[in-house]
Amino acid sequence: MLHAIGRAPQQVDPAIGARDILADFAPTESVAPQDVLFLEGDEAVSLFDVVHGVIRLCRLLPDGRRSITGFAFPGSILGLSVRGSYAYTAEAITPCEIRRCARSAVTRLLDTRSDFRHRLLSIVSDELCAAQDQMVLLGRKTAPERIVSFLLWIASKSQGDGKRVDLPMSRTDIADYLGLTTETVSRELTKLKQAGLIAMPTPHHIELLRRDALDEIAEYGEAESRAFTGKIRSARWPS
Amino acid sequence: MLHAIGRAPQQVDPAIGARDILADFAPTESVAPQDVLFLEGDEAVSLFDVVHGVIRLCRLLPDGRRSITGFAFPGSILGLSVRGSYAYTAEAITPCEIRRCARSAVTRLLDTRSDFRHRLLSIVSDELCAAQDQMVLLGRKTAPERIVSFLLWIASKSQGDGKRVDLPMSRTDIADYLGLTTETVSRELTKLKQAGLIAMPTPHHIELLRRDALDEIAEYGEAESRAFTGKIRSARWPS
DNA sequence: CGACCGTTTGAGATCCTTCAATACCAGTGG
DNA sequence: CCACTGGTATTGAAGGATCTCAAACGGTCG
Repeated sequence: MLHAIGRAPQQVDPAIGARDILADFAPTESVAPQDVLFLEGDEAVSLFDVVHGVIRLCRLLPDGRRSITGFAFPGSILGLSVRGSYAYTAEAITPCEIRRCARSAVTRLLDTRSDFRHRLLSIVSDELCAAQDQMVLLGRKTAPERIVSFLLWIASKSQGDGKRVDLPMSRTDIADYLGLTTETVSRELTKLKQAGLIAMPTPHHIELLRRDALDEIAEYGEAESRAFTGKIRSARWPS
Repeated sequence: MLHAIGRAPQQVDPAIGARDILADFAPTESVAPQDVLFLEGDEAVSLFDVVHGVIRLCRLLPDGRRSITGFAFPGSILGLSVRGSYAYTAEAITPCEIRRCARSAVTRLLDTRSDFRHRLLSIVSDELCAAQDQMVLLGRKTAPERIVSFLLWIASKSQGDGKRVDLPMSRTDIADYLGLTTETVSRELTKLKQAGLIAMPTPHHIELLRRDALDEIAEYGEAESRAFTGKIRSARWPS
């Protein structure tokens, strides 16, 4: 399943060091693209920490429809499950470096290292927040808004000037992440290109040409109005 | 077992004693329907524990589109945020009993009580799993599937024989939770009624008449095929 | 070159939304 | 008792955003 790659270790982003919470407790392992770290439903024996690369987290419906519930970038934790089994499948998209830690060791770390405890809780709390962002995107955003939100999100994950973005994942992955089809993803990207908001030297390299316009489309600055969210409704509780 | 949509009924009132993790540390408070516990963006000063009732968690887009990212039932934890501010607004739907615990006290509990630590982590881990269920629903399920999944999920949260369900929330709430419009919610419910799968004595009381057929529609037993999720793709990492 | 795979483009169909009207229920006042 | 009101839910008709099906394009590799 995982084959160690004999080549020289990828350099780890220095900026990520602070979040590599297993750095002191487990060695890194190399994972090749398309390799499966674990399958949904497998017994959750280990916790994983992404040091380098991008990993996709998928779920399947019985009839084959796929949903990508997240892309894991360096700093992400994978495989947390208090119940016995993994909630999703994790597959590498790019060559990755990960750390693996047995569940029992994690429990021990939680009990003995308060710094570890707080970092784990912090990461999980951030992931919950990201999950809610994604629910808003899937539930209420239009196709162009989803695409632009996605591009800006990837850009924010990349080092660099924030103008050049590379998309390691396929159009199918993007579609399954955004709740769209590959055709729609492709069409919306070409529309953005034709509108002059992005450039696309290759399908996997995007340049953000007009950040202002893109921010606008993505409804950046989400929920700035923090007013009462509901219409005023009858105070009675429906019997 | 896999975490499918209607999964793991965490039982209500009497049984949730085990999950009422602040029971020993904070008194209960009453909250009236439509009351706001906290607003998205507010400084996250407290953690809340739902003892009784149902609470909705909402997010807003700048133009007013609303997304309900979850309904909190007894046993849920609200307001966890390691960053400074709440990620969503929490509003009571029914009369509720909650416990409130200051952030500093939570930190202290985390450091001193390993039972508290494990229960909190367990709850958060379940919430992450539920969030992924919801992403699959929003990203890949059709309107009828969403409605039925929702009904079965609510049923699993209710005590009783699992046949009678009551929906404390409005059609608008359901729509904002399922990424649909109220009209579509209403239409799909009447279709189910006309097909004889449910009865609807009042808009807020549903009876599940043919559980087998409903399970089928909701694609219960999600992802039983745990095979490799992706098509086989080129092993090369796109340059 | 020719096959393969991923991406893009096109045309038509469909599911869901939008807009609008009607129904329903509880409370209130004539 | 009944009309009236406000809020929610339901129903209808029409439109549109996205999907489906299908073909063309463009790289890579044998």
